[in-house]
Amino acid sequence: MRSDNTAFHRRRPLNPDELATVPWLSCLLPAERERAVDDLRITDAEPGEFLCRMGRPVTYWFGVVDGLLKMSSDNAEGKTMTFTGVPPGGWFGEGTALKRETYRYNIQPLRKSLVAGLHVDTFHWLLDHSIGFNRFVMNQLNERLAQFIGAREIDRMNNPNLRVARSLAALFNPALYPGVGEVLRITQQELAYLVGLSRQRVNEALTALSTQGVIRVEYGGLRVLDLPALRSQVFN
DNA sequence: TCATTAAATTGTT
DNA sequence: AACAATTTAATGA
Repeated sequence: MRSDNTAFHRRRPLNPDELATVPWLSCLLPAERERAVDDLRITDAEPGEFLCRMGRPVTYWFGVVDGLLKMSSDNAEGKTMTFTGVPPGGWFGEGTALKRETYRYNIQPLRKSLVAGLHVDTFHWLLDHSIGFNRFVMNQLNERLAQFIGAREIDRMNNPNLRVARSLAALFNPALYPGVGEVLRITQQELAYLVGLSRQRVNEALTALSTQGVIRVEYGGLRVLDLPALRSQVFN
């Protein structure tokens, strides 16, 4: 079967280091794991390429090994709306894969990224055979639901500092993005794209947050010092 | 390995 | 949007 993913044509198997970044592999029994590892593929993805396109049939369940992706959709007027970023350790598209429908959003790299994919047929095989995998997917869906409810709140806020803080907190979610850890590799420009603000305004918000001791601004990345405080920012 | 240069990122206006 | 300052990455001796 031919893939509709432009970027995923150059795929290859994963090396041990890359396999170690796949969070759900540890939920599987040896036989299940063997089948999954056998099917997993990985590729480089460049900015501008599409990993998923709205309306295209689902071929893979994707996960970020390294880099940063954005999830967006185009509305009726042709305006692009960015939903969220996907940092390392994040796997997405399980809802669409479950129903074997077409993608309802676009996925593109914000910068050069390493993306792994599990074929949708293997995804369903794991759902049919692995309790551990089912538990992972269920937890994933639950966390994402909470995140999207949070995203609605963020959209209604007009305070830029709050928007930046809450969007950042979402990216530091350890359940959805276990590959992130203490330091999130993201430039202020990239964060500006995700949040929908200017880089200057994001810089101002980040400076305010670092003054409060909630984060530390580093070159090419951000270090979280107090995740609960980042989540529950109320003023400024 | 070190020094130099180019490129990327940040902070500020 | 533009600029200078800073940090990293790339290059070659």
